[in-house]
Amino acid sequence: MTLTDRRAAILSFLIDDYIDDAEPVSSRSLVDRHGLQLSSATIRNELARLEEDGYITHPYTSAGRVPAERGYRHYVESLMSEQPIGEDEKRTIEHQFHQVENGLDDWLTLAATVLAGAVDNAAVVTRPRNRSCRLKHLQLVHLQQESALLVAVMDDGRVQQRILSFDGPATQAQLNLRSERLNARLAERDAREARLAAVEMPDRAEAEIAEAVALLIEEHRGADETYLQGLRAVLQQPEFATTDRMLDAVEVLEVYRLQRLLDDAYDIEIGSTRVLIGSEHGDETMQGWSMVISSYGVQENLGTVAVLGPTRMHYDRTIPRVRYVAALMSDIVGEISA
Amino acid sequence: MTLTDRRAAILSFLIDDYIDDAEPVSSRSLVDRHGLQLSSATIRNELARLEEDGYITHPYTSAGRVPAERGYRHYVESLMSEQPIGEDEKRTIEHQFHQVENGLDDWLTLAATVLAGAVDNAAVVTRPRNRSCRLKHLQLVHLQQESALLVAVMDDGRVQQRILSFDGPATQAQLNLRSERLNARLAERDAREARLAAVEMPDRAEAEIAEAVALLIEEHRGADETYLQGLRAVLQQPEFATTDRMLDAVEVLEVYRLQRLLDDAYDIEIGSTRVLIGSEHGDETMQGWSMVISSYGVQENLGTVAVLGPTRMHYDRTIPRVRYVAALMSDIVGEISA
DNA sequence: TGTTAGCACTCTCATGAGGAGAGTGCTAAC
DNA sequence: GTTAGCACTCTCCTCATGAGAGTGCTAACA
Repeated sequence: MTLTDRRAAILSFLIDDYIDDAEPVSSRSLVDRHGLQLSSATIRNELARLEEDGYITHPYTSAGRVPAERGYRHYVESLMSEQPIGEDEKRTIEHQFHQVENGLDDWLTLAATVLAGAVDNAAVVTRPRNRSCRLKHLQLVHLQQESALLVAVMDDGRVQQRILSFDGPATQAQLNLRSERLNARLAERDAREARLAAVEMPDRAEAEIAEAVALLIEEHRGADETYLQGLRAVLQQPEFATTDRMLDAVEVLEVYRLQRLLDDAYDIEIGSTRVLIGSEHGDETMQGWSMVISSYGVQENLGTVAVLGPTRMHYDRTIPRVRYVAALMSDIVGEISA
Repeated sequence: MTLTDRRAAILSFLIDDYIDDAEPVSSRSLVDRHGLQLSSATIRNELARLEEDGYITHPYTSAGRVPAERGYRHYVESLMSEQPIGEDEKRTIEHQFHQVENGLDDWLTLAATVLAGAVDNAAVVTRPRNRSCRLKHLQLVHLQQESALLVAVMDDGRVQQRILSFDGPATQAQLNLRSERLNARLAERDAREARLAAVEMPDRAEAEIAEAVALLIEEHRGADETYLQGLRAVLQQPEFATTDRMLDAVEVLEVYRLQRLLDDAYDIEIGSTRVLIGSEHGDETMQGWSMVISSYGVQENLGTVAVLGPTRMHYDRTIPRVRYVAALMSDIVGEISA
């Protein structure tokens, strides 16, 4: 069942208006605001058809029309035209990125902040993660008499650490020697290989450390550290105008902060975005929420950029901005990782 | 102007009741709920005196009484008795702490989560920080042809990192040599000393790295990484029952997440707590908020544990719990740092 | 002098009625 | 296929009303 051109145009106008104002759209206002050469009665007939086909609904018998999920889906795929990012906006964002030099942590926070500000919704960025993570380098650092800090740098530039304790005392010089020996055997290994190497080590203390390294690599692979920004921005959206809805929103976002976004994003091609609308998440609690998601990174080293907000979202502005921030993050990761 | 015993008792009852129910307390309910051998009229006289002296107010001419800041202050200092933590509760908390072995990051998050859950308000924990921070160890790790990762372990066990780029290529072996030379000159130095050492270095490339290290040490000293939990818990408090107030609350907490709590806490003795009530913060935006704050750590290596919530807060439960979590964190830091 | 009963007064809050306004669906005419 | 006209529906704002809760005050009492 394809839409006639006229119906498609009406649907498009309706969604545009609704996204702007968050208020049910009437047949009359469509005619007035878009200078249609038709009467409101004709529009009403068309709206009735659109409703029959599931593109729109109305909240009660005689209010204006509101887009349904199917309407948004069609809008995103066929109707809207992306709103490109202005040169000014690009410059501002890039300027902010150049301000920060403190490392990946700050870049991730910044990316989320910038994105949230640009689209007036919440933004989540996850730290890039290597699906087959490898140790780059390890170093033991003296702490107390009988304990040391094991610092492991991974091939995605991230550092993991853990405290170790020994039976006897150890100086930093001894630890350096030990670090060198371990590096020779463990560098460039992934978790499984590190564990195998551990088994073959003659020195029992070193085998234990190797074991710990393997564990760190594994943990690193599993952890999806996420950076959430723009809480206030979403909460100010009119859909959360009651305290109940606001609390629900806070809950959704707190859960999302912990959840593995990559599950939704792992097969997205770099440079493209995916839009999940309402029940398309397959998750009851996400009813009424949409997500625009993209991945970034190089080779196997991938992270996620996403915007979360009500289904009534400026998809035309959000999609290119998510893509743009993802591209910026790809550049950064490119510089960091080998 | 000291309170008579009877007035003090009435004030104490009133605050207890108000903290429990969040509703203005009437003279009648005081008599009924605490079996007073006085008529409500007598209580009314006493309440009028307490109001004159600034301990309580009422929201409108004839509603019940509500504690004023001065009332809470007196309550915290002289009236309340701390509610000790039950053995069960202690066991649960310690159990949760034993579950986590992934390092300081997770402990900090856990501490904030546990505390927020125990007191039904927001909790903030800051990462321990050394006021006179020193480099423990540095390591250069090969990334790409002409860039490397500088990893600096500080004497509080925290790791800072930065990407460096060189004019020419460098192998990991070369970087190791360079790391050793730099360690010899920079380990155990603070920011100022590192900067001095940098000036004296003959090799220009190494001097630049030393300069970067000095900067990292400085940044590390300045950055107060905070872990905030319990947003939903605070927002459910009746004082935030309208969307405006909820948004304000979100703003307050987002600011606090970034702010330097240590400024309020740096002179708190380990093992004791400080309570800031409403305008005692000296900050306009914190009106209506209280904070129970404590510091933890060993020697110079200090962090902060705090609970944030409305001035109507279970101080008697909150204070010992803040102290307890701070003590747990002190133990952990004691194990980590030298 | 402290305590108490009684009562007028004040302020909030829940309830419901009424009316304006917005928008639809349907019918009949073009 | 399009349109004017109109009855009908539903929301939302406002206002009045009344119940209820609690105080402050006064006068009487121990």
